[in-house]
Amino acid sequence: MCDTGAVSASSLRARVRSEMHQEIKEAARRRLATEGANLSLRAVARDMGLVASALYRYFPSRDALLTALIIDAYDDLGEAAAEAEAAVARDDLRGRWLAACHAVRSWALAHPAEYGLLYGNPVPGYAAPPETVVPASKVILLLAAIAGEAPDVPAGSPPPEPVRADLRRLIDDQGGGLSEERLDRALLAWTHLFGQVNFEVFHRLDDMVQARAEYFGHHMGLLADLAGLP
Amino acid sequence: MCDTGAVSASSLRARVRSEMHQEIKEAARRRLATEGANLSLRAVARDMGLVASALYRYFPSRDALLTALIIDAYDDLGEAAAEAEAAVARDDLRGRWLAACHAVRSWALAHPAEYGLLYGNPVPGYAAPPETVVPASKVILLLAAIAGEAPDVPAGSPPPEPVRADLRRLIDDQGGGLSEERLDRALLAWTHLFGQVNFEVFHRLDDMVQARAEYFGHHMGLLADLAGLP
DNA sequence: GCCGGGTCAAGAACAGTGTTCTCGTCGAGT
DNA sequence: ACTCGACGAGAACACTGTTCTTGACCCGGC
Repeated sequence: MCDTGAVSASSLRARVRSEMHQEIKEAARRRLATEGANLSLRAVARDMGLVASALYRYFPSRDALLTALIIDAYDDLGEAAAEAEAAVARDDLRGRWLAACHAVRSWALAHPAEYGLLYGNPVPGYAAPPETVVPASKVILLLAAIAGEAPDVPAGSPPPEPVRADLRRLIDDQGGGLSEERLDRALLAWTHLFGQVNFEVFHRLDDMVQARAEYFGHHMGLLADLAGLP
Repeated sequence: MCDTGAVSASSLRARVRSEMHQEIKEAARRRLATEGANLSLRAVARDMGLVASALYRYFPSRDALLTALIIDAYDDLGEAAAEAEAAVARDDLRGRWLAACHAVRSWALAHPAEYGLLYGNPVPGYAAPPETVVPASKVILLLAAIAGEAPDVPAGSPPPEPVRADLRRLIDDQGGGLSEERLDRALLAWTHLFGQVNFEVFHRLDDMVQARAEYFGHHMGLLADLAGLP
């Protein structure tokens, strides 16, 4: 066993350590799925046959574990949306738009607790660390990209000047030649998308709307209209 | 009973008890404002110079106190929206609409923790009791009432049939002669309103949009267009 | 061979939490 | 005057996140 040498030993350590990270996160996700949104470190440790303090070898605090879960969830959600959108013919703008929206909704309904971590109440003592901002922006960037391909400039009142300044700054930051009106409508749709998914995941529509998938699709279609998608 | 003696005595008891209820809720609101969303019963008791178990004379559990706070907050929010809307000339439909929306936003920004109780992550072991549903529906009813006065039927694609069935049921429940299209757009706007306020209160727009009031007003105006308001 | 350094997990401890139960105390009604 | 009910305090229980100490283990270097 010693033939592969010291490098493999240290990398083996690292691999075991990274697997432990993964296993802790998976146990935490299972807890999150069964219990509510309040994650108990001790319960996670119990599920793994460990004692709570042992987890501190791998995550410096409960917040760090939450942060890791949040980043994973953002990545997962963004990937689900991107994959669904990529499966639609490029010239079918409305189809790509609706596919992305429905993918976000489906992921949220399948992972309500993780979704709550992302878009619910911010956890009390917890400030979102800067490394979450990039994975968090995947969905809006996807929507903006689709809106950017819209053939017509969106109808309806254009954004007022102070908002245009913000839009210009955002467009410059992404280095893209998006028009302000199109980004404006992409932001509108993005806000609405998560507003509606919030209501549905948090059971605010339960005894109000039965045909929730159709309701969702209909409204996302109206927002596609507003974004100028054909 | 006999005379004013017993009545006044028992009503004095009841009054003191109800004042105690109010004081506990106010102390809890103060805690909620300074600390995050996790309300500590013991801390509330400490602030009042009491011991935690004494609060159980007035609220059977922490959830019951939260429920009382939630109902108060729904009432407060609904009242703020209704008052702002009532201050606008009746024939200025768009003005009434925007006034209600801005009132919701202002209330939420002024009471972020209480807003989080209403529209954030549902508290883990906590199921919204049925007595919250009436105060919770005040804002959507207000928006629907304004949309119901719209002169034109809203433009754009009408809701598909399964959704129409839900809309019809909702309209019948409220006993009002609202058209399905108008309620559809009111629901759209309601969802968007709270989606946008969520994003703003939960700091999702912090380093994205500077002109947040204008951004909000612009988008609520677009939704007024969609609802057919002149 | 053995020995030191590093990694790991356990366990105890501390300060908190919600909740329940018991035990005095005090005030009002009969 | 006595009784009964409401009230608040305090202890206790089962939890929580976090820190620190202690002991076991493995692995490279002497």
